[in-house]
Amino acid sequence: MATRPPRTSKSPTSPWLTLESQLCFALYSTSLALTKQYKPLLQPLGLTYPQYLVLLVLWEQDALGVNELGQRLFLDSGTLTPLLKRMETAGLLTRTRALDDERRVIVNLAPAGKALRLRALPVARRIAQSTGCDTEELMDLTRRMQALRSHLHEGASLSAAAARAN
Amino acid sequence: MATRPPRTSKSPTSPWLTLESQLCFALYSTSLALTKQYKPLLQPLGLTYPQYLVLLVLWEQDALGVNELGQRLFLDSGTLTPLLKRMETAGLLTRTRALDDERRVIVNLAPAGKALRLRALPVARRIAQSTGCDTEELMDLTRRMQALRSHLHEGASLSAAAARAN
DNA sequence: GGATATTTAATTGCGCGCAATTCAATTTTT
DNA sequence: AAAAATTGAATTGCGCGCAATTAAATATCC
Repeated sequence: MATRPPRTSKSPTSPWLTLESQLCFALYSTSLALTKQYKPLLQPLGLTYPQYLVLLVLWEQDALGVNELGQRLFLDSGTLTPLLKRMETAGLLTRTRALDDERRVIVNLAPAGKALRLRALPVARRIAQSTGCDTEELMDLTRRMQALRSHLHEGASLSAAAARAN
Repeated sequence: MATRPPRTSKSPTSPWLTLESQLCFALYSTSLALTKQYKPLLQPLGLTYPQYLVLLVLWEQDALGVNELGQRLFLDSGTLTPLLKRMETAGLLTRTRALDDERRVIVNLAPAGKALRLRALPVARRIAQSTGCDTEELMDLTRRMQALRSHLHEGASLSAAAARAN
């Protein structure tokens, strides 16, 4: 059998195992940088970025269950429950058990939560400006990120289904 | 050229304040989804994703200070110090004060940390496969994320310099 | 050379993310 | 209808991220 050419380069740093060449790190660090841009804009509203996301969902559709909220945000109850409790304490929303199914907790916007929408409206635009991208670039990147996310979730649910069939 | 929708929509949900239309959420949720893909691959190595990132840096260049590590990863000592302590406890690296400047802490790979590199080599490739993107798409997305990140950091350092001149 | 300023890492406190478990309510099975 | 399985939220525990503060070492200024 012939000697195989070494797949792993003999240089101490294989080019495919560098930090900067990896999409995941680029995504990770850029996502953190972008979230950091929100902080000074959301701080006056008393919001964190994930709390702002919850409001974005509720402004689109109120009276959602924790699970429906989680499906839209790709977060689970372990993250959402304490977060929603903080927002309830802040008077932004209410959490009430559903009458017909007492397992479900329905999240409703409180008046303060509805009122925040007006003050939050400029935030998205200002963030878009701070990216320095034009609208087309923003929409293109967004679409491609969504496609990548869908593909990853697909694969995850497939392997979960495979693990279920044992 | 299509007519543009009115800039100030009176509809209850302005199209530009929806969750799914925002780049930041697409980035945020996709980054979390991608990091989650690493977990089953890194778990056998006893690593979390940020710890894997630290090793990626050290495999490229050993004996870095905490600040240099932080500059490459865009993380600060508040995140890195406890993380590095855990990795030191796990025997992956050592933390020693620099002789010439006792403020600096030098991080060196321990033998176990160097040895992990071989087992970690396949991880990046398997992640790249799970994205379902071809190499060209991966490189393109990576470059554009890096460009966006640079732009955001630029703006941040500018406003920091402005705040400094008061 | 001594006071002041700067740099560097560590610490503290808080809010996520998420795996794993628990518990109650509901649905399905038998 | 009783038992078993499933569902939905809450809880626990741990590891980040990061702002703010602290403390020590070094550099700078006079």
